[in-house]
Amino acid sequence: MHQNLGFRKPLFTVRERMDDLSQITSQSFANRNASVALYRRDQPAYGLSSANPPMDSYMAVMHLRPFPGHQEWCDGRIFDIKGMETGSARIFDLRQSWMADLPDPFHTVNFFIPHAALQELCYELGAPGIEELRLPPHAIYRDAVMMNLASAVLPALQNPSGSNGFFIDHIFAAFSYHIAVTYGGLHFTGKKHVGLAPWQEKRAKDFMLERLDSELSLVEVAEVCGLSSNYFARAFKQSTGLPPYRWLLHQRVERAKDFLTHTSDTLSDIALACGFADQSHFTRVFSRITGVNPGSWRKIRKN
DNA sequence: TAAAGCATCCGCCATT
DNA sequence: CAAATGGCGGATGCTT
Repeated sequence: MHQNLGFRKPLFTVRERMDDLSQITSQSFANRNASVALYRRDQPAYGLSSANPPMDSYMAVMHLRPFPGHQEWCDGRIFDIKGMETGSARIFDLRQSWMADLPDPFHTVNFFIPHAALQELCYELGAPGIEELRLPPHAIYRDAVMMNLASAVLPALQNPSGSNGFFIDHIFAAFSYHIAVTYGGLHFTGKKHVGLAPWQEKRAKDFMLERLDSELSLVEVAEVCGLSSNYFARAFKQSTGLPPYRWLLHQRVERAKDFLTHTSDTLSDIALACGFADQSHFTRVFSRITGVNPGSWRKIRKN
């Protein structure tokens, strides 16, 4: 059922470890869009953390217990960081190299959000991309949304069952959206305009293209967009100029053209490969849409 | 949103 | 044989 709603496949890894040497416990979830990890150490005097490898990703750290002031190094330069209360958060750009001196116990939830995931989010919303998050140097945030999302994943992190994929996936989406809006200036007005929202149009088209060669009903596509079939049909036409099924037929014909030019398959084979019932059906639709029947079209194209 | 009515398409056949 | 076209009942899409 989930895939019919168009959500990303939950490909989660669950990791648990207890590092005896450092006495840090950690649990984490990850999918291809983000990851989240719980770090906890109850003893003081951890010492110096190792520097992160540079990566095109942000790390948001939510503190679940007070964390006194300490020193940290960003690209080799040293800074004094003020003490933080429970619920404080910081965001690190991991393209820079970070190290910290950790003299006190800590308990944090860390979200890792790749820059690419934020870009993809903008794209899906039909909004302009985000260059980068605007992060004042060494800022400490009191961000209720981030903190509450961290709280929301806590039970899953503390009791990893592997069946939390759907839930975590959406926490990631909410978290990414939140930081994109709050710190990245994502401007998604959700303004009313006729037709489908950009993400709905994209989702509907992707869904249909994925299943070009199989059965598919209007109702299914409408469901993907969360709309009733009749409302969806009208909105889709307003957005694309063609009603859904006609649009699909055009895509099938386009795929067929590809087969006609790049293969020497028979029309019967091409018909089946492109989702048509049989050669007769294929020829009829192709002729109607292009004005030329498939055989002639192939000759003309190949000269 | 729901449902009814009209238009279009499918699926299969036959013919050329 | 492959390909093109047409017919037609039932199914589905689309509009109102």
